[in-house]
Amino acid sequence: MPELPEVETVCRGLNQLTQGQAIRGGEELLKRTLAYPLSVSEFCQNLEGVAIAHWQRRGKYLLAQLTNASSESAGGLGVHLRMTGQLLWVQRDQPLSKHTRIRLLMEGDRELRFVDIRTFGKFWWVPPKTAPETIITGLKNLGVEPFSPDFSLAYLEQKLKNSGRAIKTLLLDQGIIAGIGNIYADEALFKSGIRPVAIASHLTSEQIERLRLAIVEVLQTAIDKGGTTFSDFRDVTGINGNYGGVAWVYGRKNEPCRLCGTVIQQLKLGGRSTHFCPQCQSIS
DNA sequence: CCCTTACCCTGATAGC
DNA sequence: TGCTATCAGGGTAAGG
Repeated sequence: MPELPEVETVCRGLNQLTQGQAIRGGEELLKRTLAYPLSVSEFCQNLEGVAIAHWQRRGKYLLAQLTNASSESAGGLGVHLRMTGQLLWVQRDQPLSKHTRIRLLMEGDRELRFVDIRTFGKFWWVPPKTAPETIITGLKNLGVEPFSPDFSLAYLEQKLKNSGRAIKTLLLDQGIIAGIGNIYADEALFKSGIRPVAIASHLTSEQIERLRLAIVEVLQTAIDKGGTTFSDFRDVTGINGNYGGVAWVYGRKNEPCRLCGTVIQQLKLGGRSTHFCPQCQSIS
């Protein structure tokens, strides 16, 4: 499941491969993939004479800046990969996989394909001079970026101090920190020695700081390695990441803890599978 | 307001 | 072997 590090990996790949590339046309193979506009013909019409200028990531969203022939802003694109989405930079003649949802035909013999097995992913076109969050409404509710100075101890303390929620649930709340998903929430809690069920307001300042640093470290390590292998994740050239070897707890139910050998436990929290070491994660 | 739960979906795997 | 049930989970909407 693509989380911040995987989306960042895709974003960097797109910036290497698609910058300045003109879009020649589009096609939607599964109707509900296009969240805006709902009309495919309108979507394609708006992409005429337009090129991709730059990609950026916000939380788990990918945003492309589009420009026209005069290098003026020509709106944008938004993509959310959700569970199984992939953006792939392929040759036009590469056979279509069964789960191809949207095709962007590019100049030359290339194509940007949005492939998504479970069909939860979404694609948006943002009109010129329009704030992306008016079209991609999820952007309005995003909290701070983990790598920005805004993700400070003071910020996190303030968010936790009045909350009776389990800390894991809070880490998954995109309105507090943008980009953390189920895998890295579990990993960051392991690294900071905190139980997923610990009540947010019970944590001390020192514990919160450890958690904050663990979040940044876990995400940065994954980005450095190009994403995770716990999922169907592929970068834009179809390559699998290699974070998998260093998963401490995620997906390791009933396996021995890599640090102390204690059996890793799994439980359900906020509808999400949650893994932890009862020995190493003693803070509750 | 704050928080929890159901839902969307397909493929892999477990269980009988 | 072949069938069915269960699980995976991000974001959104609805419910308590």
